Amino acid sequence: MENGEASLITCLPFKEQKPMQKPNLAVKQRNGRKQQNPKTTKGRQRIEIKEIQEENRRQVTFSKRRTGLFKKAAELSVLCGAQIGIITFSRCERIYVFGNVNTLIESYLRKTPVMLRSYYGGDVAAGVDGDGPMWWERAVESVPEEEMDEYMKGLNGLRENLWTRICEMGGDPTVQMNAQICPDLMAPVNWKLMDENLAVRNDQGQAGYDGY
Amino acid sequence: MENGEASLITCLPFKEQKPMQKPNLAVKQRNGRKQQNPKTTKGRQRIEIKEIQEENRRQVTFSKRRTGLFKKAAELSVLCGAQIGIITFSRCERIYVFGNVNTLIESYLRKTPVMLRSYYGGDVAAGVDGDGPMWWERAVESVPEEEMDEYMKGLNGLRENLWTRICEMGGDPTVQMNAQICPDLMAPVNWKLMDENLAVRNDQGQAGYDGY
DNA sequence: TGCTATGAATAACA
DNA sequence: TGTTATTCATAGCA
Repeated sequence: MENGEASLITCLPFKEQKPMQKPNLAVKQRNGRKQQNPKTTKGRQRIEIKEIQEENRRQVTFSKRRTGLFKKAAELSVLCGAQIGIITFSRCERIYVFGNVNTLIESYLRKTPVMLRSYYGGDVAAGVDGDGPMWWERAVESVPEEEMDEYMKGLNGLRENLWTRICEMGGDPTVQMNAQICPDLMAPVNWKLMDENLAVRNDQGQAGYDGY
Repeated sequence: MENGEASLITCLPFKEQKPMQKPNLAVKQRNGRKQQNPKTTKGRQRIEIKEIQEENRRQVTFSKRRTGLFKKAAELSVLCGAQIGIITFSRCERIYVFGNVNTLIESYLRKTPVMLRSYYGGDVAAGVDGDGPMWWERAVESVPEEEMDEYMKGLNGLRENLWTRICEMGGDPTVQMNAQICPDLMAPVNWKLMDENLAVRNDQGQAGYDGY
């Protein structure tokens, strides 16, 4: 697509979009309505980085900052030609995903057969090596009886490889990166909430996303 | 841990850490070395959001912005009690992961057996429902012959469920969120690069992360 | 990598 | 949600 640039400009809330950060009118006191207290708000205030207790304020912050985070990710992706995926579980509500998470994960899975070929190198793999379905996408019923054992082992290893691979690849750099920047700055994992979250979503099916 | 707050302050480059944004000395011309041109730099300049061509500048930007992105993610995580995971493939170099990606993915996998229990509800699952290994973590060899078929079907569905689930859950909200904020603002997926990336990492094993 | 000046993100309000 | 006044992030240099 050659006109990518043009459409990009028309769609984004970026630079060219808004002519300029709106000039600060408050200081100029355009109308003489009220002489004292020229400041209409306190403006952005410094906040402490700890869990926000007020439900409402937390939701607003989550919404705004999540938007900001995704925007940053998008910019980074474009500026540096990087692939970025973000998964976000809001506290008890929704799951927000940004970018190529599915793609990235699928990437691991697409790569996996190479790893597993030693376990399951039957004629199935031989027949397909292009964009066709991977051997593990094959219906169970179509696997010949004599290959069953190997097939199953491969499938078993597949699951295991998935996130093991992520650890290995991102591996050390990751943890260290994370640690360097913000050692304790991660909310503790709450399996219970996350699981309930999954369960709820599962019941609702696709569901619409109504604000927040 | 009750002293979390304290240790947090000592570890982080945040507010309390640095007393204040260093006061702007340039304007004051502390030393009379050079009267004209009080500005020592041009300061931050607005840039267009498109791929940076100069290799070096791109790498610097990637490093700085990735740091910023992770920091933002960490803050969001703490402020709002959210679980956040980020996967980043730099162009041809490393893979950077932030936060609970492994955790999040494992969450999907841990949830999956519930979905699959209809396929494979043998006595294996009955024996373990706590923190023990899930049925699909069981060694292939230990599965009784008569349960093999069900076991394998379950395992097959497991793989399929993994990213299908991610799509469904994050699903529509995701794509729309992404689209609303920055429709075209994602670098196109480059399978080739990513695959090579995986391959290289695989060869290197864990490897140290030397700068960038 | 560290610094400075400026562009952006966003806390508080409406 | 939209606006404003600040704090925060970071482009350009050294």
